[in-house]
Amino acid sequence: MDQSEPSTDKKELIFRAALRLFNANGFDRTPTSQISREAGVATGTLFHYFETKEELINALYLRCKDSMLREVMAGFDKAVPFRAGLRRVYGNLIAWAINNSGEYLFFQQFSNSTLIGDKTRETGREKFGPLLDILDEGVRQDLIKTVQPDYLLYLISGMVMSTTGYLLDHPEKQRDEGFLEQSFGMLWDSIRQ
Amino acid sequence: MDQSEPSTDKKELIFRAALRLFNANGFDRTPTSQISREAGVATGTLFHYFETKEELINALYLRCKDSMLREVMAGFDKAVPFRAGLRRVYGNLIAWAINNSGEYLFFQQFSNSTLIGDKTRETGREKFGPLLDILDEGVRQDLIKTVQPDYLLYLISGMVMSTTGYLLDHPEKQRDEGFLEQSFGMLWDSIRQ
DNA sequence: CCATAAACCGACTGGTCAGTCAATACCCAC
DNA sequence: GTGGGTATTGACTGACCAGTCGGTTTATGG
Repeated sequence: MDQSEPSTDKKELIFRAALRLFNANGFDRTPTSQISREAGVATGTLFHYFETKEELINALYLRCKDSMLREVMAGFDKAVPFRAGLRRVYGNLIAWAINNSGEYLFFQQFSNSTLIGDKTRETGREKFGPLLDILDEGVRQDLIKTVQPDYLLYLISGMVMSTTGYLLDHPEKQRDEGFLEQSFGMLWDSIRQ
Repeated sequence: MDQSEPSTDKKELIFRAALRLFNANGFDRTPTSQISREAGVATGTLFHYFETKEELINALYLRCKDSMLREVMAGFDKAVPFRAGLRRVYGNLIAWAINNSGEYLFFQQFSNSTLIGDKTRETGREKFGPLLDILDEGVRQDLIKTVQPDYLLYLISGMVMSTTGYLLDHPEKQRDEGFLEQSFGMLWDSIRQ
């Protein structure tokens, strides 16, 4: 119950080990035996907390999703001008991905994996709900191009992922505010009216 | 040797079965036994042509890469104005992905897989060489923003992938020239000076 | 101090799969 | 036709791994 002492919480240890190993070797090349060894627990303990390996993966996904959601909309204010609001969300998203690169990479791997079920995929869409609302508002205010909002979402996701990928490959740019501003400028130019 | 009768070419049959099954179930959830059964050959035959499963995957990757390369630069002419040239390559890329969605999806899965080696990843980069040259030229002519060309490449790849993903999810848009033009317009707006 | 339940352990099992191999079919040159 | 190489077969093996289970420790409350 107490979140302030997670280092002895075995479930937490399992999550961390799994995240590290999944990113290093992929789901199928990471035996549960290795996860439990790395977490310092017995195999049985892992299966005490998670019924199957797949359930562990899905639980980890939800955990990552929550971690992201918590940050993405932070400090967003509807009253603020549209472009500035979008800029805020953009910065939040990229900051989260860089500060939680493990979670981010796992996210990517999971999304592209064939073991993701329709239900989980759908839930994944929901997380973009708030962002879709923002875009709708932009279209209504005639600030951005009249395009299907869900295509906009595809496009923006792609641009954010590209930028994140670039920043993870070029860490020296991560603290470069000018670069972030320029990259957002490019995103803005592509969608603005 | 004769490519006109590939239906009896077992290697070809194996490639096709593997592509289909990898896309449906992923690499690790596709046993070689299933590939060979689907291809109508014995397990031994598969291993006669490919030393290991991993070699099969890599060979398939190279095959897809070649298929793409063959089309992407088709009809490209340095003499043509910059924007038009880029538009051509853009259209080629998306057309290839749509007409070869199996290859395209495999490509994605392979790129995000942890089993891709550094050597193969490097070779993958090379394939964008010609595109990098085009972008360099655009920067030199002051037609597009002064950004690191390799960031441009990340960004454009992301936008192309987004658009392709959208088109695969919304087939009714695939023959919509207006949509293609608009999506290129957005790409162009994001990079133009 | 005891009782009870939950957490935890790790040897073990049943099944799966990449890759082998010995045997057979096919092909072509001489 | 005969010798030698290549293609093809599929039963088989050895390794590996998800998940089980019987038993032990720890935490809690009476």
